[in-house]
Amino acid sequence: MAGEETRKRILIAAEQLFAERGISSTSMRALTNAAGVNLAAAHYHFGSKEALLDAVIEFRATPMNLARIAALDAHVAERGDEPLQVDCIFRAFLMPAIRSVIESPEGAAHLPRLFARLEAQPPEILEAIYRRHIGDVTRRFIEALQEALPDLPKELIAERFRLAMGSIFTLFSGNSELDFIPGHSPHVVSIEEKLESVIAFVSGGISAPASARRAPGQRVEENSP
Amino acid sequence: MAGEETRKRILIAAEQLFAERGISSTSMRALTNAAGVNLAAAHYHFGSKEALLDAVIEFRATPMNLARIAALDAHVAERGDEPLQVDCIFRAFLMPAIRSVIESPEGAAHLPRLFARLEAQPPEILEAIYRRHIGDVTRRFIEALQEALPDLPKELIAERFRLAMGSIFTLFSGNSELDFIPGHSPHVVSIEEKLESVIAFVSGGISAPASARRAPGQRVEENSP
DNA sequence: GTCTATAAAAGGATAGAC
DNA sequence: GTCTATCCTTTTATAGAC
Repeated sequence: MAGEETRKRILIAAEQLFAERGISSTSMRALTNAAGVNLAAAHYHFGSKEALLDAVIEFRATPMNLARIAALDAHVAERGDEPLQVDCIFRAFLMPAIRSVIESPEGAAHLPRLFARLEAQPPEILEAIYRRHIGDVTRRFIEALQEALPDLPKELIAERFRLAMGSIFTLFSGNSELDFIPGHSPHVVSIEEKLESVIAFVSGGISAPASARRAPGQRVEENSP
Repeated sequence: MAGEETRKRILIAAEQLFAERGISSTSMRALTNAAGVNLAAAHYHFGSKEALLDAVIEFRATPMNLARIAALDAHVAERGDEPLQVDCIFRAFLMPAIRSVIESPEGAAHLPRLFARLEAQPPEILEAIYRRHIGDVTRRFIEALQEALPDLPKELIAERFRLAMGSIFTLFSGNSELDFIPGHSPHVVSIEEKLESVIAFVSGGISAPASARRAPGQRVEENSP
């Protein structure tokens, strides 16, 4: 019965270290030391490092998925017969992730960065985790975006949603403030400002005309339907 | 003198394996075996795995940088006094990378994916590589985008360029065709179509209004649970 | 410059006592 | 359920013969 406590401490330490230092460069030893538990206990509870990763994702993704769907439902209900709004859909998708950082209940602060780290995993592992833990929610959000942007091909929306995830992951990868461009030291902003910044970007991107090629003379300005 | 040949074979094998399987999960052994050279030779020529990575980037980035600047200069010259066009700036940035895939001179086909893999490196290494090999070129492209979008704050353009890089990396990470969303099997498209698709997305994103929050009247509720 | 051989360390995983 | 001790594999890196 004390095993439940051990299990949870392993999950939380794993989440933090996977997020901060990357998954493959975090050893089971480092992780169990940080958790203050024995190395063998981790294998007893989870079986393998890969299974532990999956358990960490499940541990956090389940409540986040519920919050995301609730936020999307709230927007749908609020709009009634009016068309859905792209930026609100993205906000519904991102706020639950951000809120975990802001409120940080028992250390969920590393969740967005953990998802960013997942992208570096081998495709089989990445696909399995996505399919198990975020596939259904992602599909619902893509459908909402397709409804909000009826003039664009549905397939295009789905593709662009993946590109939007790329921007979002970059923002939370911990590398987005890198100071490598001569003359452009990045200014640090709050997480809420980051959120609105990336929402503006991905909303503009997903709403863009179907091709970037434009007739000569046309301005590169408007992009909302 | 034969050392030069060995050196080059190591560079090319490293580029391919780093790109395909990731950097930290590619061992020096796997890499030297693929190159058909001795493990010790790699350490003789490069000193360490980290230094080898830097050499691989330099090997490819140098000609790509020249091509990128040339393409940007060509667009600037072509426009004369007319304002620069966002999509053309991104095309100048991306075409040289894509062309390496299409033409594949001596196996440069893995370059875009290699850059995507770099994102998973620890921040210090990533920052050092970016600063050394792509900082100056990136700065020039950001300045061109700032010129093309005079109504947006310069700082915002620089931030959004980083988000655009996130989308681009995702497209080339090898994970962008993952089939994890129920009912949305991604259709495979040519590299040129991918290019135009991502150009449309990032052009729309970087040109978006400064905030996603809309003017009063189109009021937007925050989704509190 | 290139090889063999090996050091030295770190990794995931397990057996078996308690 | 938890611990110690250990196995086995893989890793980066180097010493030294050729």
